[in-house]
Amino acid sequence: MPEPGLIVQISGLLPALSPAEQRVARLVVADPADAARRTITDLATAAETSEATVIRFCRSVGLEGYPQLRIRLAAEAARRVEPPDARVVGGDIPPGADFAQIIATIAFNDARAVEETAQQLDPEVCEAVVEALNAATRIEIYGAGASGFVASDFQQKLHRIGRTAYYWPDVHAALTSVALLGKGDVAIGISHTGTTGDVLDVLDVARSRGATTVALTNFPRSPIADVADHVLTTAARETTYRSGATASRLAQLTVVDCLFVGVAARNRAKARKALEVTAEAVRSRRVARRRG
Amino acid sequence: MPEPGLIVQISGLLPALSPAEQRVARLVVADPADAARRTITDLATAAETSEATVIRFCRSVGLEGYPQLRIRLAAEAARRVEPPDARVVGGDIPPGADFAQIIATIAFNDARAVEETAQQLDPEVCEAVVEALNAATRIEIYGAGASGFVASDFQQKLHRIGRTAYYWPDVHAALTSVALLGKGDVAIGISHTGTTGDVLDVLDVARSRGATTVALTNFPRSPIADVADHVLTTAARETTYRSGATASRLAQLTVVDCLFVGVAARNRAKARKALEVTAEAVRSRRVARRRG
DNA sequence: TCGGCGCGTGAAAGTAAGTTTCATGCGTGG
DNA sequence: CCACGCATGAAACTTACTTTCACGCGCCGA
Repeated sequence: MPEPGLIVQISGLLPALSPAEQRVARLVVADPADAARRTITDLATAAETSEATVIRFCRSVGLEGYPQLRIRLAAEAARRVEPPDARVVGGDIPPGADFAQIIATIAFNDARAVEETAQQLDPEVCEAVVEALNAATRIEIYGAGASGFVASDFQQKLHRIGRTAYYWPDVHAALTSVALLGKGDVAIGISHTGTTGDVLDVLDVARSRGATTVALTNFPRSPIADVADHVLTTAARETTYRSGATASRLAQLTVVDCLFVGVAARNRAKARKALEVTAEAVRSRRVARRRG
Repeated sequence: MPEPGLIVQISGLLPALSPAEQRVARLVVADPADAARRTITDLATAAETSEATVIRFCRSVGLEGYPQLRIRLAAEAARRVEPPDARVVGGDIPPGADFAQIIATIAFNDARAVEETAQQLDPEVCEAVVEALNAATRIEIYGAGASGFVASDFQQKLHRIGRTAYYWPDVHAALTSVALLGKGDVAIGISHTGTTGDVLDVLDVARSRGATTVALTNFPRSPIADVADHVLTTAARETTYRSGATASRLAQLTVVDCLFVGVAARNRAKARKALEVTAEAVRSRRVARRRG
């Protein structure tokens, strides 16, 4: 591990160096990134000295040779770069923002939603849910609006590894299907706010049939908690409608991903096989190379 | 300004590289810091290829030569703060992993996909796309399989702020609809691999009608680039099917989010109003309090 | 004042690293 | 089955880096 502070070290022993080496050292300290870009001849010329002296300088600071100096300088210079800059955490995009700012702000918030969701996700609850999913003969997933995408995604994932899972975009269909669940089956309801009536209804029915009910929401104390045996929570802070709730979507998908991997891990070989088979199935739809 | 994400860029270009170059690329991506320390001969040997190929690889990723690669890699490696504990970056979940580990690994990779995507996203391309979206009288979005969710999400977002946008899950429907596009309209194709035949066909038709075509893919040098006026790239490293491609989904959604915010920002007041109206529309579907 | 001594220095020789060129062989499409 | 083109490594070549060596300058003692 390169002990940090090569630049610091150099400026420390600057006075101990010979005049010609000092000229080199000063250039290096003044702009490490620039020095890293130069060739030895180039740097020697800039310091009004010979290549030999540059090498001597490298040895003086304890390095093998010039290439080593270059990469150390590049590394050091990179480390120095201040972390991006003040992003309005969870805040709105300022009106005059340029696109780079927009991207940075969104990415920051999105990534944070994912990370914070993972942090607060309860492994034990996850495990219990995975257990239930594994034991279930049938799985129903329901979500309305934006959460419907996530429900659908989850359904597809489970299906791909050979689990019987359903997602009905239509509440009526969902209610009908859920009414056929029994003990040992699982119903999952997804609702960011935890107050989506339709989702509650679906879980309600599922529960009354003896199925295990699972809620995925951002608000653990919301009504959905009352109809769920297990509550999984996301941690998206979105307050405004600014970003069309993408952060919460990402958080939900992350949770779904965790559950999916958990289920797949229970039967590694079979899941892997299933994934390969399904991947193979769409291969013919791919074109081989760039077209003329 | 060292444009960020060389590693990210390399993994994006991976499939476009020749086999021998891919071997080099994989070594570089696997351990950038180590690669930076090696001499070109050394690296070539490790990749079981010749120095010439290493040079070709450097050129392929847009660098002058090998020394430049070394420096960039050193810089990149330094900037990268190693994840707290040993998480197999982009790797598989170890068989005996407990749920806390699974969650940590997934969240780490998911969050990284979002961040790295943002880093390498070209603001100018985004801007151009937003411009086109704003000017369009009609927008068509198409994606197959998992990318279909993202297409659908985008369609819904645009629709919510009053833009005329379509998403047809069926290729035939999509082709038909796209055939009716004209100059000034926009077609967006989403394909993680960039090789999905159906998506290419859709963009092809759109282009032939004079519409502006946009591609969203993880691999900028894939066939989809040939039929797109603007190429937006994600930066997900997923190699295995482990997580059912969630990371790439998140990356795509992030890009979509950026575009959406960009479009909305052009007409702030109107967009805000539209969002409020649509939010209000589903309010009646929400339950007020926890139910006894 | 002069002669040696040693250190800093750059020129030049020498070596290693990086780059270009080219011939081969393999796979693809006609 | 042939022709073409592309990927590839061997070898020639160039550039960068390293070592060697001799010069010169300043210091010291005679």
